[in-house]
Order: sequence, then C-alpha cells, then structure tokens
Amino acid sequence: MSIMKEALKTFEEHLKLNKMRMTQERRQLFSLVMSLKTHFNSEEVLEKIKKKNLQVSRATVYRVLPVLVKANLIQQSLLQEGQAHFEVKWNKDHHDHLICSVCNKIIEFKDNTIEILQREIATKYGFYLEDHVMELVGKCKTCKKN
Amino acid sequence: MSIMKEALKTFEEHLKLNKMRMTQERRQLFSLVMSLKTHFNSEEVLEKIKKKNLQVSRATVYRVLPVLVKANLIQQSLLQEGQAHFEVKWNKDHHDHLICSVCNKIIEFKDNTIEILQREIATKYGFYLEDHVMELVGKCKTCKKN
DNA sequence: CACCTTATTGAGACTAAATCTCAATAAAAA
DNA sequence: TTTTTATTGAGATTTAGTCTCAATAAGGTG
Ligand SMILES: [Zn+2]
Ligand SMILES: [Zn+2]
Ligand SMILES: [Zn+2]
Ligand SMILES: [Zn+2]
Repeated sequence: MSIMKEALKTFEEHLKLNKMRMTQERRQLFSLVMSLKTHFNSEEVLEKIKKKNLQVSRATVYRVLPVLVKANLIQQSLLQEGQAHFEVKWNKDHHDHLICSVCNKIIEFKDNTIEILQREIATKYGFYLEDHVMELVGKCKTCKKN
Repeated sequence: MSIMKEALKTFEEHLKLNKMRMTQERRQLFSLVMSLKTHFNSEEVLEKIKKKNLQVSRATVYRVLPVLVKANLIQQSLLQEGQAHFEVKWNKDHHDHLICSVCNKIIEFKDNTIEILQREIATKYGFYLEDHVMELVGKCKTCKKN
C-alpha cells in the first residue's frame, strides 16, 4: 500500500475512533497538507486553498490542522505558545526549561553536555550560533499522579 | 558597586550608545522588571504598573521590553515567535531545527545523545516527558559572510 | 433507498496580543 | 535658555486565531 493511502487510513481510523466524520473539506485539507515538503503555517494553507480554488473556509483550516496533529500526521512546533514571555537575564546563568503541560510549572535546568553538543551541531552545519531554545514539555511529578 | 547599580549602568550605556534617552518611564520599567524573580509577560508588567500607580503606558511597555532585551538585561523566550507553524510528521523521524536569524532557512537535524540526555533530565526531575522543542538560532553559512 | 440524528461547515462577529500613528512632551545638547 | 529630536500616551489598527449559529451533509439504521 502506498504511503499516502496508509496515511489516509490512519486519518480515517482516527476520525472513526473519535466519532468524527470524513468530509470533503477534510479530504481536501489532508491531500493538500500531506503533500507539503516543508514547514508551513495556517495562513499559507489558506492561500494554497484559494490558489487551487478549493472550497474550504478559514475556520475549517483552523479546525482541521489540530485534528491532523492529533492523528499524528503532522506536528506543530511548540514554538509559539501563548504570549511573549521574558525573564531577567542579568547576573543569571543561562538555563533551559522543563514545563508542565498541566499546571504550567517551570523548572530551570542546565546541562553542559547538551550545551556543548549544540555548539558542535551549529559548527557542523556552518552556523554561527546566536541563541537557542530547549524546552522539555511533560507532566510534573504532581500532575503525573492525577 | 551593587548588582542593581551595575545593571543600571549597563542600561544607561546601552542607551547612550544607541542615541537613546533615559526617561522616567524607562527608569521605572527598569526597576520594576529587574526586581522580578520569575518569568513574566508584557501584560503582567502592565498590571504591576497599574497596581503601583506608575505612569507608564501599554505602548511604552511594549517598546521598552525589547530595549531591555537588546541591552542584555532580560531575555525573551524564543517560544512564541510569529504564527503557529507545522510540518508533516507522518513517515518522518523526529528532528530538531537550526534556524537562520537572517534568511529564516531551516535545517533539520537529530542528535541521539541529546535526545537521551533530555530523557534523563526529565526523569531526574520526576517529569513524564511528552515532547520537546530544541531550536538553535544563528547565522547560516551564507548569511554569516554578509 | 429514505430517514434521522448529529457532526460539520461558512460567514462574519469577536478577542487578544501587539503594533502603529501623530500631536504633545521632555531629554539633553548647544 | 533655546533648539533639536527622541519619546510618550491614547486610541486606532493589524494579525492570528476563536466563536456563534443557522444551514448543510455525513453516515448509521430500518
Ligand atoms: Zn541551553
Ligand atoms: Zn504540573
Ligand atoms: Zn529532539
Ligand atoms: Zn541565512
């Protein structure tokens, strides 16, 4: 079976499992999105829909992309979650974050081995490294129990 | 010299260096923000301003926070940059990203050692790890030259 | 197939975060 | 003190995304 048919089957099974229906709009979004070779955002999907004269509304795009994420067919970058957020840097060492997906608790940590590996990766690809984000998301000790 | 005075001096030097002026509003924001012990966002700063009856407008808050970032006094999480962004996951292995801050080129990579270390960190803090972001930001080979 | 229940859709109103506009103000240099 | 020009605040605007609700259409059942 072709990769695309398998993916479609996954989608259909996910829908059935969640008492959701396969619609024209979802089929069209599936085909369009799964054919994309690069990163994309919702507005770009919307533009492609208009270029191809497909009949799918903005609201539906914003509704279906999260379904494709849940079905494990696409992934959403964790970058861009809520509003811009800051912390004082002055006089503080660099650190990265563990974030609880339930209670939003933030734990700061630093792992020197990872920091070194990150620099090696940048070098390997010819990048001059300016900054990085590393955020580990999961359930904290407390929220894991419930 | 106290830590705060040093930080203030850094701020003042940054302003002078960029032909910017020290104002009442900037002084007040500096004090308020530098005293924060945790993560915060722009609206929270605005609320604190109102509670303290300080005279600083929303527009100014949104204008000054990036100045403090440029002066290296606070840092902005790279999480939350522009609009939500996706990529096809089906049939693709997990990977992380190198992003060029000039031309926005995205290079995908995976480092197994880092992946393992991330799981160890989660375990150490009692987290059940669900996901992670690691984005290395810098200047790519091409943009480095210019 | 025809019927019925209910999930889904689209248009446009709405929201939240952030940015922009522009006249009035106030640093700070002369 | 005068002059120059960076900065400010109020509110309009933009952008990304969500919500509402009547109309539609899946798809299960007989
Ligand atoms: Zn780090
Ligand atoms: Zn938690
Ligand atoms: Zn990874
Ligand atoms: Zn580049």
